[in-house]
Amino acid sequence: MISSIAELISDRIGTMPAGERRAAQTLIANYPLTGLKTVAEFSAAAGVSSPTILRFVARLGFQNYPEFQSALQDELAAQLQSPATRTLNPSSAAGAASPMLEATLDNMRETFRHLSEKQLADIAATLADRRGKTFLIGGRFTDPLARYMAAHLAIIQPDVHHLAGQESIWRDRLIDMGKRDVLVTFDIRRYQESLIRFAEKAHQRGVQIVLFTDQWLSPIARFARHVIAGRTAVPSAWDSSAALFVVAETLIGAVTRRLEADGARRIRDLENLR
Amino acid sequence: MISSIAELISDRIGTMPAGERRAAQTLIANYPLTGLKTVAEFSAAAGVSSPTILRFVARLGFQNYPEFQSALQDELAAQLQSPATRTLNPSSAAGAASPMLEATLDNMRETFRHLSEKQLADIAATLADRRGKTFLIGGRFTDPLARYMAAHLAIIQPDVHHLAGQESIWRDRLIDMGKRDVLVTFDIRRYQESLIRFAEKAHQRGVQIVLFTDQWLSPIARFARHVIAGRTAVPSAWDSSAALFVVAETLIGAVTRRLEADGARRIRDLENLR
DNA sequence: GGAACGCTGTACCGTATGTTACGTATTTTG
DNA sequence: CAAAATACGTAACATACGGTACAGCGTTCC
Repeated sequence: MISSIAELISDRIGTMPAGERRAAQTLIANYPLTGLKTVAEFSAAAGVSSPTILRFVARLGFQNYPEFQSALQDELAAQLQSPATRTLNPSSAAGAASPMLEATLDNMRETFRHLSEKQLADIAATLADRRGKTFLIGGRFTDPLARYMAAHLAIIQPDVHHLAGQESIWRDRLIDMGKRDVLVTFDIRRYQESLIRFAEKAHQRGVQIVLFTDQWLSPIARFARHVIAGRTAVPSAWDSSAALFVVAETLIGAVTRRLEADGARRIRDLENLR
Repeated sequence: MISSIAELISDRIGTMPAGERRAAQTLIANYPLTGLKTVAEFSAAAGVSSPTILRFVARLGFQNYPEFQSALQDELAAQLQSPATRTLNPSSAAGAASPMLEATLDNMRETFRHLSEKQLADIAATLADRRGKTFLIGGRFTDPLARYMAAHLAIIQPDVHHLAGQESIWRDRLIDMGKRDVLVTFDIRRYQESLIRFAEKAHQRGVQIVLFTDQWLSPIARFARHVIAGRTAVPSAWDSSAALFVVAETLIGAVTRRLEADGARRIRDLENLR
């Protein structure tokens, strides 16, 4: 049963030629607004010619473009009048995608429920106000999170380093670490021995440790100054790092805000370098 | 402070003559849909003549009817894209631990709303059933997402490669790419020239491209077989890749399920290697 | 390697749309 | 009550919008 035009499109998008598929994708991307504009504007947005747009709506079963627009407007009217029906569209609600999404959303709410404003502010302060250097490191699956955070922090602050590669390489960086430095560690099950060893050594040198881990807490929590425990359970063969990812983004935002005065100048300088 | 056209109307409706007031009332009655139709339809709905409609929009301060319609569309776009601002009820405002979190959750719901189960299944099939190789690449901030996905896929499939480092290094890998291969690309604003060039070259070699981008669509969408448009707007100095991250995790799960038969054996083999 | 097919864009056309001028009706004011 | 001003609709107009024919191009299949 196909009830909305969006469903109709995703149902037939597989059978469409390249040009019309581009049209379909741009329409879906910000649905349904592009479809309410003129053919010329639609075609420009999609990067195709006008006739391709018309062929596209014809393939969807509409006699002409105005009829297609009317259908979109009717759909929009129904949505606007009863916001209740505006929830998930039925196709994705029934599918395997939705349990995954729901679980992920739950994970995030739970994660933030156990994370106070003050905690976040403290961690942001630790990352923003430090006089030394910031190091970031992650495990097998969480290393990308460390990279993501490093990519942002390195722009607004000097001395931000992501530790990559083999264990022996990090170990040598220990020599640069001291009391004024911060080590951000990502470690979820199954916790990696090498990371634990490294965190312990850093701790012994007085490095402040910020730990991103799962709800069962990596052993690194023993040495950590701040611990962020994210929910990771989802109906999948793998654990989800999405909640930790969102916490990371939130922290990036908080640190940025904190450094706005200095950071703004820094960012201007960076722009000038390009 | 007047922010929406509806406010503007109710502000000036007192000073309007009878006919224009009827126009205003019918527009407010089912706002903003009547305003998106043609002048003739609008006038018929209001029971007045076309010029009255035009005088009405002129009184609101618009130069012409299209300008008025554009304003309505922009307003609608803003509403549809951030459901949070639409339901500005105090209850959710109180429960909102962090605006950042709320925006992120909205982004995810919105992203999945535009993503049908079939689309996801198609992309999972593309990634799982390919006879060739899989390459993943990302931009400045999204490269970690490519890494994250690669880290998982490489476990359940052979020939999964993350493209890292300098542009010249990827370029040389093009020689290994052909029709049976898949290139997963992450590219959000500001879109990277180097990535676009690379995707185009890969496309010319017949490589199937799966694109993760934002709602404004990277130019790479022109060459992509599949496009995933995630919402990225959050109250922060940075865009959020969290929605794309969740889609990536969902796809990883779907591909894994699809390869369960083969993959299970493969994972057993891997376990034995340790 | 050649031929048939299908897809896409350019150029053009008819028309519906927004717009304006003008005459009539209606209200307002002295 | 008269006269003027304002409001409204009819009708004509110009623009730009949707629609179509056609040719070039790439792709696929013998």
